[in-house]
Amino acid sequence: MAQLIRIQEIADYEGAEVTIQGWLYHRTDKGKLQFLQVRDGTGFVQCVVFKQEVTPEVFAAAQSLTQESSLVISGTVRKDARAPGVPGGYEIGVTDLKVIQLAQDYPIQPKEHGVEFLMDHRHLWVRSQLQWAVLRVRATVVRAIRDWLDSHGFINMDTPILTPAACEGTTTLFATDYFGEPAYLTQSGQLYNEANIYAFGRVYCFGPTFRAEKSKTRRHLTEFWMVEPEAAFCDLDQLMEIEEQFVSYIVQTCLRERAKELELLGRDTSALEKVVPPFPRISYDEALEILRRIREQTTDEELKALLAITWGDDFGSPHETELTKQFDKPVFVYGYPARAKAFYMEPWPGRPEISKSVDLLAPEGYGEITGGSERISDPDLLLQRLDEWGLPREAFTWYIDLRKYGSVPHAGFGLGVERTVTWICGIDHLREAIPFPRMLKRVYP
RNA sequence: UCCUCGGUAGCUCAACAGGCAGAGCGGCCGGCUGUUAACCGGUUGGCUGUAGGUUCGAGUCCUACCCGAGGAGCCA
Repeated sequence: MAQLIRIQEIADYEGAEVTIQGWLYHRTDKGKLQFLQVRDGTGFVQCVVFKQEVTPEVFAAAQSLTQESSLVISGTVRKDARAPGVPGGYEIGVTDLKVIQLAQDYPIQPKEHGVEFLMDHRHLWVRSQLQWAVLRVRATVVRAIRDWLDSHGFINMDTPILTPAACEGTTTLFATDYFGEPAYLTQSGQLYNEANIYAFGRVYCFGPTFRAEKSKTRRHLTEFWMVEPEAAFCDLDQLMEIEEQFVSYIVQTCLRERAKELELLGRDTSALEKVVPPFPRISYDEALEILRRIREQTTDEELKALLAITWGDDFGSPHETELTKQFDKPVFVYGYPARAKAFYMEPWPGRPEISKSVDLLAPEGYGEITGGSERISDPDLLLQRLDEWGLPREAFTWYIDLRKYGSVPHAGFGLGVERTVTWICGIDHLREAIPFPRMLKRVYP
Protein backbone atom coordinates (compact mmCIF):
# COMPACT_ATOMS: atom_id res chain seq x y z
CA MET A 1 0.00 0.00 0.00
CA ALA A 2 1.54 3.26 -1.15
CA GLN A 3 1.87 5.98 1.46
CA LEU A 4 0.53 9.45 0.79
CA ILE A 5 3.40 11.91 1.08
CA ARG A 6 4.22 15.52 0.29
CA ILE A 7 6.96 16.23 -2.21
CA GLN A 8 9.08 18.24 0.24
CA GLU A 9 9.69 15.06 2.28
CA ILE A 10 10.49 12.81 -0.69
CA ALA A 11 14.12 12.23 0.34
CA ASP A 12 12.83 10.28 3.36
CA TYR A 13 11.10 7.75 1.09
CA GLU A 14 13.83 6.49 -1.22
CA GLY A 15 12.88 3.01 -2.45
CA ALA A 16 9.34 3.27 -1.03
CA GLU A 17 5.98 3.11 -2.78
CA VAL A 18 4.36 6.52 -2.43
CA THR A 19 1.35 8.48 -3.61
CA ILE A 20 1.27 12.22 -4.25
CA GLN A 21 -1.64 14.51 -4.97
CA GLY A 22 -1.01 17.50 -7.15
CA TRP A 23 -1.01 19.19 -10.51
CA LEU A 24 0.87 18.68 -13.75
CA TYR A 25 3.40 21.48 -14.18
CA HIS A 26 4.98 20.29 -17.40
CA ARG A 27 5.13 17.16 -19.54
CA THR A 28 7.68 15.87 -22.02
CA ASP A 29 6.55 13.00 -24.22
CA LYS A 30 9.34 10.81 -25.62
CA GLY A 31 7.16 8.15 -27.22
CA LYS A 32 7.30 5.12 -24.96
CA LEU A 33 8.59 7.34 -22.16
CA GLN A 34 6.99 10.36 -20.55
CA PHE A 35 8.39 12.81 -18.04
CA LEU A 36 5.78 14.48 -15.87
CA GLN A 37 6.77 17.45 -13.71
CA VAL A 38 4.30 17.38 -10.86
CA ARG A 39 3.87 19.96 -8.10
CA ASP A 40 1.86 19.59 -4.92
CA GLY A 41 2.38 22.95 -3.23
CA THR A 42 5.36 21.80 -1.18
CA GLY A 43 7.66 21.06 -4.07
CA PHE A 44 8.17 19.88 -7.62
CA VAL A 45 9.04 16.32 -8.61
CA GLN A 46 9.68 14.47 -11.85
CA CYS A 47 7.52 11.39 -12.41
CA VAL A 48 8.61 8.96 -15.13
CA VAL A 49 6.10 6.83 -17.02
CA PHE A 50 7.51 3.86 -19.02
CA LYS A 51 5.07 2.27 -21.40
CA GLN A 52 6.08 -1.27 -20.47
CA GLU A 53 5.77 -0.64 -16.72
CA VAL A 54 2.16 0.52 -16.60
CA THR A 55 -1.18 -0.59 -17.98
CA PRO A 56 -2.23 0.79 -21.38
CA GLU A 57 -4.95 2.77 -19.57
CA VAL A 58 -2.45 4.47 -17.26
CA PHE A 59 -0.10 5.24 -20.14
CA ALA A 60 -2.95 6.75 -22.17
CA ALA A 61 -4.07 8.75 -19.14
CA ALA A 62 -0.55 10.15 -18.81
CA GLN A 63 -0.53 11.06 -22.50
CA SER A 64 -3.83 12.87 -22.14
CA LEU A 65 -2.59 15.13 -19.35
CA THR A 66 -2.64 18.84 -20.05
CA GLN A 67 -0.78 21.53 -18.15
CA GLU A 68 -2.28 22.09 -14.66
CA SER A 69 -4.47 18.99 -14.77
CA SER A 70 -5.04 17.68 -11.25
CA LEU A 71 -3.99 14.12 -10.50
CA VAL A 72 -3.11 11.47 -7.96
CA ILE A 73 0.00 9.56 -8.85
CA SER A 74 1.71 6.51 -7.31
CA GLY A 75 5.09 4.93 -7.82
CA THR A 76 8.51 4.12 -6.46
CA VAL A 77 10.85 6.84 -5.24
CA ARG A 78 14.36 6.56 -6.64
CA LYS A 79 17.43 8.72 -6.42
CA ASP A 80 18.57 10.20 -9.73
CA ALA A 81 20.88 13.16 -10.11
CA ARG A 82 19.25 14.03 -13.43
CA ALA A 83 15.85 14.58 -11.84
CA PRO A 84 14.89 18.25 -11.73
CA GLY A 85 12.57 19.75 -9.14
CA VAL A 86 12.43 21.08 -5.60
CA PRO A 87 14.03 19.56 -3.59
CA GLY A 88 15.19 17.64 -6.71
CA GLY A 89 17.50 14.68 -7.09
CA TYR A 90 14.65 12.20 -6.68
CA GLU A 91 12.05 10.99 -9.11
CA ILE A 92 9.03 8.71 -9.02
CA GLY A 93 8.82 5.66 -11.29
CA VAL A 94 5.09 5.72 -11.96
CA THR A 95 2.96 2.61 -11.39
CA ASP A 96 -0.47 4.20 -11.25
CA LEU A 97 -2.07 7.48 -12.15
CA LYS A 98 -5.56 8.88 -11.66
CA VAL A 99 -6.71 12.04 -13.37
CA ILE A 100 -8.93 14.21 -11.18
CA GLN A 101 -9.59 16.88 -13.80
CA LEU A 102 -8.15 17.59 -17.23
CA ALA A 103 -7.37 21.31 -17.36
CA GLN A 104 -8.45 23.13 -20.51
CA ASP A 105 -6.19 25.67 -22.25
CA TYR A 106 -4.15 26.84 -19.27
CA PRO A 107 -2.95 30.27 -20.40
CA ILE A 108 0.48 30.54 -18.79
CA GLN A 109 3.29 28.73 -20.60
CA PRO A 110 6.73 27.95 -19.22
CA LYS A 111 8.24 30.84 -21.20
CA GLU A 112 8.55 34.60 -21.12
CA HIS A 113 5.35 36.56 -20.75
CA GLY A 114 4.57 40.25 -20.51
CA VAL A 115 3.88 41.96 -17.20
CA GLU A 116 0.31 42.94 -18.00
CA PHE A 117 -0.62 39.43 -19.07
CA LEU A 118 0.90 37.91 -15.96
CA MET A 119 -0.73 40.45 -13.65
CA ASP A 120 -4.12 39.79 -15.25
CA HIS A 121 -3.52 36.11 -14.48
CA ARG A 122 -2.02 36.56 -11.03
CA HIS A 123 -4.46 33.98 -9.66
CA LEU A 124 -2.71 31.42 -11.87
CA TRP A 125 0.75 32.97 -11.94
CA VAL A 126 1.24 32.17 -8.23
CA ARG A 127 1.49 28.51 -9.30
CA SER A 128 4.62 29.20 -11.35
CA GLN A 129 7.86 28.05 -9.86
CA LEU A 130 9.55 31.40 -9.33
CA GLN A 131 6.44 33.03 -7.87
CA TRP A 132 5.94 30.04 -5.63
CA ALA A 133 9.53 30.36 -4.42
CA VAL A 134 9.22 34.09 -3.68
CA LEU A 135 6.00 33.64 -1.74
CA ARG A 136 7.50 30.78 0.26
CA VAL A 137 10.33 33.13 1.22
CA ARG A 138 7.73 35.72 2.17
CA ALA A 139 6.03 33.27 4.53
CA THR A 140 9.39 32.61 6.17
CA VAL A 141 10.11 36.33 6.48
CA VAL A 142 6.76 36.81 8.21
CA ARG A 143 7.41 33.96 10.61
CA ALA A 144 10.95 35.13 11.35
CA ILE A 145 9.61 38.59 12.14
CA ARG A 146 7.20 37.19 14.70
CA ASP A 147 9.71 34.71 16.11
CA TRP A 148 12.36 37.32 16.76
CA LEU A 149 10.02 39.90 18.26
CA ASP A 150 8.12 37.37 20.39
CA SER A 151 11.39 36.06 21.80
CA HIS A 152 12.88 39.49 22.50
CA GLY A 153 10.25 40.94 24.79
CA PHE A 154 7.96 42.44 22.15
CA ILE A 155 4.29 41.59 22.44
CA ASN A 156 1.96 41.63 19.47
CA MET A 157 -0.59 44.39 19.83
CA ASP A 158 -2.59 45.02 16.70
CA THR A 159 -3.69 48.54 15.95
CA PRO A 160 -6.79 49.72 14.08
CA ILE A 161 -7.07 49.70 10.32
CA LEU A 162 -9.84 52.29 10.29
CA THR A 163 -8.53 55.52 11.73
CA PRO A 164 -10.03 58.95 12.34
CA ALA A 165 -7.18 61.12 11.12
CA ALA A 166 -3.85 61.26 9.45
CA CYS A 167 -0.67 60.56 11.27
CA GLU A 168 1.42 62.10 8.51
CA GLY A 169 -0.80 64.12 6.20
CA THR A 170 -4.11 63.30 4.47
CA THR A 171 -3.37 63.44 0.76
CA THR A 172 -2.09 59.88 0.67
CA LEU A 173 -4.93 58.35 2.70
CA PHE A 174 -7.71 56.18 1.38
CA ALA A 175 -10.96 57.65 2.67
CA THR A 176 -13.98 55.55 3.58
CA ASP A 177 -17.45 56.41 4.76
CA TYR A 178 -17.77 55.54 8.43
CA PHE A 179 -21.49 55.92 9.11
CA GLY A 180 -21.55 59.35 7.59
CA GLU A 181 -18.17 60.45 8.97
CA PRO A 182 -14.88 60.16 7.13
CA ALA A 183 -12.52 57.45 8.28
CA TYR A 184 -9.23 56.49 6.68
CA LEU A 185 -7.36 53.27 6.07
CA THR A 186 -4.31 53.22 8.30
CA GLN A 187 -0.90 54.35 7.17
CA SER A 188 0.78 53.33 10.38
CA GLY A 189 -0.04 51.90 13.79
CA GLN A 190 2.75 53.82 15.43
CA LEU A 191 0.76 56.39 17.37
CA TYR A 192 -1.38 53.66 18.89
CA ASN A 193 1.68 51.64 19.74
CA GLU A 194 3.06 54.65 21.57
CA ALA A 195 0.04 54.22 23.83
CA ASN A 196 0.50 50.46 24.07
CA ILE A 197 4.12 50.63 25.27
CA TYR A 198 2.93 52.28 28.46
CA ALA A 199 0.90 49.15 29.14
CA PHE A 200 3.25 46.49 27.78
CA GLY A 201 6.74 47.98 27.52
CA ARG A 202 7.64 46.63 24.11
CA VAL A 203 5.02 46.00 21.45
CA TYR A 204 4.63 45.50 17.74
CA CYS A 205 1.79 45.68 15.30
CA PHE A 206 1.84 43.75 12.07
CA GLY A 207 -0.63 44.08 9.28
CA PRO A 208 -1.57 45.70 6.01
CA THR A 209 -1.16 49.42 5.61
CA PHE A 210 -2.41 51.72 2.90
CA ARG A 211 -0.98 54.61 0.95
CA ALA A 212 -2.95 56.36 -1.76
CA GLU A 213 0.26 57.58 -3.37
CA LYS A 214 0.20 57.86 -7.12
CA SER A 215 3.52 56.12 -7.30
CA LYS A 216 4.28 54.21 -10.44
CA THR A 217 7.53 52.49 -9.60
CA ARG A 218 8.82 49.04 -8.78
CA ARG A 219 9.16 50.05 -5.11
CA HIS A 220 5.54 50.97 -4.34
CA LEU A 221 2.29 49.26 -3.56
CA THR A 222 -0.88 50.97 -2.36
CA GLU A 223 -1.49 48.12 0.08
CA PHE A 224 1.55 46.62 1.75
CA TRP A 225 2.48 44.86 4.97
CA MET A 226 4.46 46.55 7.66
CA VAL A 227 5.67 45.45 11.07
CA GLU A 228 6.10 48.27 13.56
CA PRO A 229 7.93 47.57 16.80
CA GLU A 230 7.86 50.26 19.49
CA ALA A 231 9.80 50.21 22.76
CA ALA A 232 9.66 52.19 26.00
CA PHE A 233 12.94 53.29 27.60
CA CYS A 234 14.68 53.15 24.23
CA ASP A 235 16.81 55.76 22.53
CA LEU A 236 18.06 56.00 18.96
CA ASP A 237 21.24 53.98 19.55
CA GLN A 238 19.33 51.18 21.24
CA LEU A 239 16.82 51.25 18.40
CA MET A 240 19.56 50.67 15.83
CA GLU A 241 20.86 47.72 17.84
CA ILE A 242 17.39 46.20 17.84
CA GLU A 243 17.00 46.77 14.11
CA GLU A 244 20.30 45.19 13.12
CA GLN A 245 19.67 42.12 15.26
CA PHE A 246 16.14 41.84 13.91
CA VAL A 247 16.97 42.24 10.23
CA SER A 248 19.96 39.91 10.48
CA TYR A 249 17.79 37.23 12.05
CA ILE A 250 15.23 37.50 9.25
CA VAL A 251 17.88 37.20 6.55
CA GLN A 252 19.76 34.35 8.21
CA THR A 253 16.52 32.43 8.79
CA CYS A 254 15.70 32.66 5.09
CA LEU A 255 19.19 31.50 4.15
CA ARG A 256 18.80 28.51 6.44
CA GLU A 257 15.23 27.50 5.70
CA ARG A 258 14.70 28.65 2.11
CA ALA A 259 18.01 27.77 0.49
CA LYS A 260 16.28 25.79 -2.28
CA GLU A 261 13.92 28.63 -3.11
CA LEU A 262 16.74 31.20 -3.16
CA GLU A 263 18.75 28.90 -5.42
CA LEU A 264 15.77 28.57 -7.74
CA LEU A 265 15.58 32.36 -7.87
CA GLY A 266 19.24 32.55 -8.77
CA ARG A 267 19.97 34.65 -5.69
CA ASP A 268 23.61 35.35 -4.89
CA THR A 269 23.42 34.23 -1.28
CA SER A 270 26.98 35.28 -0.47
CA ALA A 271 25.70 38.87 -0.37
CA LEU A 272 23.08 37.83 2.19
CA GLU A 273 25.54 35.89 4.32
CA LYS A 274 27.26 39.19 5.11
CA VAL A 275 24.10 40.50 6.76
CA VAL A 276 25.16 40.18 10.40
CA PRO A 277 25.56 42.85 13.09
CA PRO A 278 26.89 45.42 13.35
CA PHE A 279 25.66 47.47 10.39
CA PRO A 280 27.56 50.60 9.37
CA ARG A 281 26.07 53.86 10.67
CA ILE A 282 26.44 57.16 8.90
CA SER A 283 24.85 60.48 9.63
CA TYR A 284 22.77 62.39 7.14
CA ASP A 285 25.61 64.89 6.90
CA GLU A 286 28.12 62.13 6.11
CA ALA A 287 25.72 60.66 3.56
CA LEU A 288 25.51 64.04 1.84
CA GLU A 289 29.30 64.14 1.71
CA ILE A 290 29.43 60.66 0.12
CA LEU A 291 26.82 61.70 -2.42
CA ARG A 292 28.78 64.83 -3.22
CA ARG A 293 31.87 62.71 -3.90
CA ILE A 294 29.96 60.31 -6.12
CA ARG A 295 28.54 63.26 -8.00
CA GLU A 296 31.97 64.75 -8.55
CA GLN A 297 33.41 61.49 -9.82
CA THR A 298 30.66 60.40 -12.18
CA THR A 299 30.73 61.35 -15.82
CA ASP A 300 27.10 60.35 -16.21
CA GLU A 301 25.33 63.69 -16.57
CA GLU A 302 21.91 62.14 -15.97
CA LEU A 303 23.04 60.57 -12.72
CA LYS A 304 24.68 63.82 -11.72
CA ALA A 305 21.38 65.63 -12.11
CA LEU A 306 19.46 62.96 -10.24
CA LEU A 307 21.88 63.13 -7.33
CA ALA A 308 21.63 66.90 -6.89
CA ILE A 309 20.55 67.62 -3.33
CA THR A 310 20.76 70.46 -0.86
CA TRP A 311 20.95 70.17 2.90
CA GLY A 312 17.50 69.74 4.36
CA ASP A 313 16.04 67.64 1.57
CA ASP A 314 15.12 64.04 2.11
CA PHE A 315 16.84 61.48 -0.09
CA GLY A 316 15.11 60.26 -3.21
CA SER A 317 15.49 56.79 -4.65
CA PRO A 318 18.57 57.63 -6.73
CA HIS A 319 20.36 58.89 -3.61
CA GLU A 320 19.52 55.78 -1.62
CA THR A 321 20.53 53.50 -4.47
CA GLU A 322 23.94 55.11 -4.88
CA LEU A 323 24.54 55.22 -1.12
CA THR A 324 23.87 51.52 -0.64
CA LYS A 325 26.28 50.64 -3.43
CA GLN A 326 29.04 51.94 -1.15
CA PHE A 327 28.39 49.20 1.43
CA ASP A 328 28.04 45.44 1.36
CA LYS A 329 25.68 45.37 4.36
CA PRO A 330 22.53 47.27 5.16
CA VAL A 331 23.50 50.78 6.26
CA PHE A 332 21.89 53.05 8.83
CA VAL A 333 21.50 56.69 7.91
CA TYR A 334 20.56 58.72 11.00
CA GLY A 335 19.95 62.32 11.91
CA TYR A 336 17.78 63.56 9.06
CA PRO A 337 16.78 67.22 8.92
CA ALA A 338 13.72 67.72 11.11
CA ARG A 339 11.71 69.41 8.39
CA ALA A 340 12.09 66.40 6.10
CA LYS A 341 10.58 64.08 8.71
CA ALA A 342 7.43 63.71 10.81
CA PHE A 343 6.27 66.00 13.62
CA TYR A 344 6.70 63.45 16.43
CA MET A 345 10.43 62.94 16.15
CA GLU A 346 12.74 63.88 19.01
CA PRO A 347 15.19 66.65 18.08
CA TRP A 348 18.91 66.01 18.23
CA PRO A 349 20.43 67.34 21.46
CA GLY A 350 22.03 70.69 20.69
CA ARG A 351 21.02 70.59 17.02
CA PRO A 352 17.27 71.20 16.83
CA GLU A 353 17.36 71.31 13.02
CA ILE A 354 18.12 67.56 13.08
CA SER A 355 15.84 64.75 14.26
CA LYS A 356 16.70 61.54 16.05
CA SER A 357 15.57 59.54 13.06
CA VAL A 358 17.11 56.59 11.28
CA ASP A 359 16.45 54.76 8.04
CA LEU A 360 17.94 51.40 7.19
CA LEU A 361 18.95 51.04 3.55
CA ALA A 362 19.34 47.57 2.08
CA PRO A 363 22.44 46.90 -0.03
CA GLU A 364 22.66 46.17 -3.76
CA GLY A 365 20.58 49.22 -4.53
CA TYR A 366 17.42 47.98 -2.81
CA GLY A 367 17.08 51.06 -0.62
CA GLU A 368 14.95 51.87 2.37
CA ILE A 369 13.50 48.91 4.23
CA THR A 370 12.95 50.49 7.63
CA GLY A 371 12.25 53.96 8.90
CA GLY A 372 12.23 54.84 12.56
CA SER A 373 12.98 57.39 15.21
CA GLU A 374 13.08 58.29 18.83
CA ARG A 375 9.78 60.00 19.63
CA ILE A 376 9.20 63.26 21.42
CA SER A 377 8.58 62.55 25.11
CA ASP A 378 8.22 66.10 26.41
CA PRO A 379 4.60 67.33 26.42
CA ASP A 380 5.41 70.99 25.82
CA LEU A 381 7.65 70.22 22.86
CA LEU A 382 4.97 67.98 21.36
CA LEU A 383 2.39 70.77 21.62
CA GLN A 384 4.82 73.16 19.98
CA ARG A 385 5.42 70.73 17.10
CA LEU A 386 1.71 70.13 16.53
CA ASP A 387 1.22 73.88 16.25
CA GLU A 388 4.20 74.29 13.94
CA TRP A 389 2.88 71.58 11.65
CA GLY A 390 -0.61 73.03 11.70
CA LEU A 391 -2.11 69.91 13.27
CA PRO A 392 -5.22 70.32 15.44
CA ARG A 393 -4.52 69.69 19.12
CA GLU A 394 -8.06 68.33 19.65
CA ALA A 395 -7.42 65.37 17.33
CA PHE A 396 -4.30 64.48 19.29
CA THR A 397 -5.70 64.82 22.80
CA TRP A 398 -5.14 61.16 23.59
CA TYR A 399 -1.66 61.26 22.06
CA ILE A 400 -0.72 64.29 24.18
CA ASP A 401 -2.05 62.45 27.25
CA LEU A 402 0.72 59.87 26.82
CA ARG A 403 3.27 62.61 27.64
CA LYS A 404 1.45 63.54 30.84
CA TYR A 405 1.31 60.20 32.64
CA GLY A 406 4.77 58.77 33.10
CA SER A 407 6.34 59.83 29.82
CA VAL A 408 9.64 58.09 28.99
CA PRO A 409 12.12 58.16 26.11
CA HIS A 410 10.86 55.73 23.52
CA ALA A 411 11.51 54.75 19.96
CA GLY A 412 10.25 52.54 17.19
CA PHE A 413 10.46 51.72 13.51
CA GLY A 414 8.52 50.22 10.66
CA LEU A 415 9.81 47.50 8.35
CA GLY A 416 8.23 46.99 4.95
CA VAL A 417 7.66 43.29 4.38
CA GLU A 418 7.51 43.39 0.57
CA ARG A 419 10.67 45.45 0.28
CA THR A 420 12.45 43.04 2.57
CA VAL A 421 11.24 40.02 0.59
CA THR A 422 12.19 41.68 -2.70
CA TRP A 423 15.69 42.32 -1.42
CA ILE A 424 16.19 38.85 0.06
CA CYS A 425 14.90 37.20 -3.12
CA GLY A 426 16.94 39.49 -5.34
CA ILE A 427 13.95 40.23 -7.56
CA ASP A 428 13.35 43.58 -9.16
CA HIS A 429 9.72 44.36 -8.43
CA LEU A 430 7.62 44.59 -5.27
CA ARG A 431 4.55 43.22 -7.05
CA GLU A 432 5.98 39.71 -6.95
CA ALA A 433 6.55 39.80 -3.19
CA ILE A 434 2.85 39.67 -2.25
CA PRO A 435 0.25 37.20 -3.55
CA PHE A 436 -2.18 39.78 -4.92
CA PRO A 437 -0.54 43.18 -5.28
CA ARG A 438 -2.51 46.38 -5.10
CA MET A 439 -0.99 49.14 -7.16
CA LEU A 440 -1.92 52.30 -8.92
CA LYS A 441 -4.42 51.05 -11.55
CA ARG A 442 -4.35 47.45 -10.35
CA VAL A 443 -7.01 46.00 -8.07
CA TYR A 444 -7.71 42.88 -10.15
CA PRO A 445 -7.67 39.99 -9.54
C1' U B 1 0.97 65.36 -12.08
C1' C B 2 5.41 65.19 -15.32
C1' C B 3 9.18 62.57 -18.61
C1' U B 4 10.44 58.22 -21.74
C1' C B 5 9.04 53.70 -24.23
C1' G B 6 5.27 50.53 -25.97
C1' G B 7 0.10 48.25 -27.84
C1' U B 8 0.20 43.19 -34.52
C1' A B 9 -2.53 35.43 -33.69
C1' G B 10 -4.15 32.53 -26.99
C1' C B 11 1.41 33.99 -25.60
C1' U B 12 6.46 36.27 -27.11
C1' C B 13 7.68 39.07 -31.12
C1' A B 14 8.91 40.25 -36.79
C1' A B 15 7.01 43.01 -41.00
C1' C B 16 12.94 47.49 -45.44
C1' A B 17 11.73 53.86 -47.59
C1' G B 18 3.67 53.46 -47.32
C1' G B 19 2.87 48.03 -51.62
C1' C B 20 -0.03 40.19 -50.70
C1' A B 21 0.27 40.39 -42.21
C1' G B 22 4.77 36.46 -40.88
C1' A B 23 7.73 33.29 -37.31
C1' G B 24 8.44 30.77 -32.77
C1' C B 25 5.73 28.99 -28.60
C1' G B 26 0.87 26.95 -27.26
C1' G B 27 -3.36 23.88 -29.20
C1' C B 28 -4.54 19.64 -32.55
C1' C B 29 -2.53 15.04 -35.57
C1' G B 30 1.79 11.77 -36.23
C1' G B 31 7.06 9.99 -34.75
C1' C B 32 10.83 9.10 -30.91
C1' U B 33 13.26 4.89 -23.98
C1' G B 34 16.38 10.18 -20.27
C1' U B 35 13.65 14.79 -21.24
C1' U B 36 15.07 19.55 -18.23
C1' A B 37 10.94 25.95 -21.60
C1' A B 38 13.15 18.44 -25.52
C1' C B 39 13.46 17.37 -30.67
C1' C B 40 11.41 16.10 -35.92
C1' G B 41 7.10 16.34 -39.60
C1' G B 42 2.15 18.17 -40.47
C1' U B 43 -1.84 21.43 -39.00
C1' U B 44 -4.69 25.40 -36.63
C1' G B 45 -4.77 30.36 -35.72
C1' G B 46 -5.78 38.01 -37.28
C1' C B 47 -11.51 43.88 -36.23
C1' U B 48 -2.79 45.29 -36.36
C1' G B 49 -5.70 49.35 -28.86
C1' U B 50 -10.04 53.08 -30.33
C1' A B 51 -11.95 57.12 -33.42
C1' G B 52 -10.92 60.24 -37.32
C1' G B 53 -7.56 62.08 -41.30
C1' U B 54 -3.76 61.97 -45.59
C1' U B 55 -3.13 58.51 -49.86
C1' C B 56 -4.49 54.81 -55.80
C1' G B 57 -3.02 52.02 -51.40
C1' A B 58 -1.89 52.64 -44.06
C1' G B 59 0.40 47.74 -39.14
C1' U B 60 3.65 51.67 -41.15
C1' C B 61 2.43 58.79 -41.94
C1' C B 62 -0.78 62.82 -39.13
C1' U B 63 -4.43 64.26 -34.95
C1' A B 64 -7.06 63.01 -30.59
C1' C B 65 -8.12 59.51 -27.04
C1' C B 66 -7.69 54.69 -24.25
C1' C B 67 -4.54 51.04 -22.03
C1' G B 68 0.26 49.20 -20.25
C1' A B 69 5.52 49.52 -18.72
C1' G B 70 9.89 52.13 -16.67
C1' G B 71 11.41 56.52 -14.17
C1' A B 72 10.73 61.40 -11.28
C1' G B 73 8.14 63.34 -7.12
C1' C B 74 6.27 60.84 -2.43
C1' C B 75 7.43 56.86 0.63
C1' A B 76 8.12 51.31 3.61
